Amino acid sequence: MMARATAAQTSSDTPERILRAALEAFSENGFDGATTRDIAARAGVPLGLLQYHFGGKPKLWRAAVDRAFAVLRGGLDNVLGDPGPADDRERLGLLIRAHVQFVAGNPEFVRLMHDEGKRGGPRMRWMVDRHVKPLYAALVALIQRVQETGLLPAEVAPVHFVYILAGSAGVIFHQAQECKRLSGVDPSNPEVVNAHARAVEHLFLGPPNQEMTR
Amino acid sequence: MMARATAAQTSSDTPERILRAALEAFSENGFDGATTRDIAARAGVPLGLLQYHFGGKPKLWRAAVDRAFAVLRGGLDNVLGDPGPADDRERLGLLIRAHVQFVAGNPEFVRLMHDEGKRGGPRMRWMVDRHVKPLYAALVALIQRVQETGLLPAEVAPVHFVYILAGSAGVIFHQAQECKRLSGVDPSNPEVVNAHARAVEHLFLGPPNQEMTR
DNA sequence: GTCTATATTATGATAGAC
DNA sequence: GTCTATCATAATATAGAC
Repeated sequence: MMARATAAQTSSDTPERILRAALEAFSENGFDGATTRDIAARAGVPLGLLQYHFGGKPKLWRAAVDRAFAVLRGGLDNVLGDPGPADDRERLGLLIRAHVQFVAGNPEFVRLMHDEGKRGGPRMRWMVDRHVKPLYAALVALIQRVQETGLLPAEVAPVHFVYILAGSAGVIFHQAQECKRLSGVDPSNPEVVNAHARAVEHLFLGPPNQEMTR
Repeated sequence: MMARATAAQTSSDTPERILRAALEAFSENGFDGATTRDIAARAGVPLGLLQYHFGGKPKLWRAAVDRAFAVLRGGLDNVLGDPGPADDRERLGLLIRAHVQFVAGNPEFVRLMHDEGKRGGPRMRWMVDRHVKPLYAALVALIQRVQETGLLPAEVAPVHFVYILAGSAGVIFHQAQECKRLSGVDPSNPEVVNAHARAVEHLFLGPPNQEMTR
């Protein structure tokens, strides 16, 4: 029973392999740019199987997005859900570091969101209503608690912090290819990831291992 | 001699109208997602004229990008080129505010960069080498000067600040549609733009109208 | 469930009249 | 320079054998 390069044959994980391939292709090329042929080729299955298992390109896209957000929740629940450190400063620092690590390890997730979030279409609305709103609510709640302690300025609406955090943490990894050619720095390098996490944390919370003085 | 909705007719600004339509379409849908038919329709010209004036989709894309960066340089030269305020803190604050205002007013520019910057293809390389590298060099020089004054931590490589600034300033406008549905806040509202500029400036430089104490 | 062959549509590019 | 008609290709989706 040898491994075959072309087909899943009798195997059972075909839908899973299609989903992974779809997530790759959609994040690299966007919904329109990605082709079902390419997805089938990446998964090593014939084109017809995408239709059989998922029933069309849009449904395949939704299934891939469901999968991506399941991974995100798995990586973030510890931080947003658990009691965590009592100190709010520590708690926000932990969230920032965890978020940078996640987007560094899953840049395709950021690309997926950016590709749809810029458009006003039904896919964006579906994604926001189904997946983003719950995360947003949890994040806003945490930010407001931190604002009450004075660590973040209370006069700034939470939505600004949300997008500042998302942007400052994610763009360097989202734009990894550009960054590498532009600066010579490879954002996928673990040391660069750590440096970026420290830089973002420094910006939000001031210098590490030191009391804020303002 | 009435204005016609469908054609440029004898007029002379046809290439210009095609370029504007192309910039719109490419930034909304990416290179692959945008169609030449859609661009022609937005410009109100027949399909054949794109071929006649620009000689194909890739060349039209390059012409549109050239145009977009010309606009950017027009908006940023004042800040990066002029002597400006002697105070480095003021100078960095001015740059941050100008950058936020620019990306707020030209979100299609950010979308264009994001669509290609995530890929490693020849279009990204062309754009980085031709347009981004000079801007990057000027920005790094300014950041290093500010680092020497102690306003920004010297141990963080400038490339991190570049992408933190780009991300924190741009993503909320890049993702305007998503933001609106997610939070109810419309990032195209001028008051929201100002609030965002203040928030980013606060993050980089501390509270306004007050000495930094760290 | 898997795979091949094909129908249908759309896209980029072109030819040629005006 | 402008516009219409059309070609060649590549895309999604489907039909049907195995």
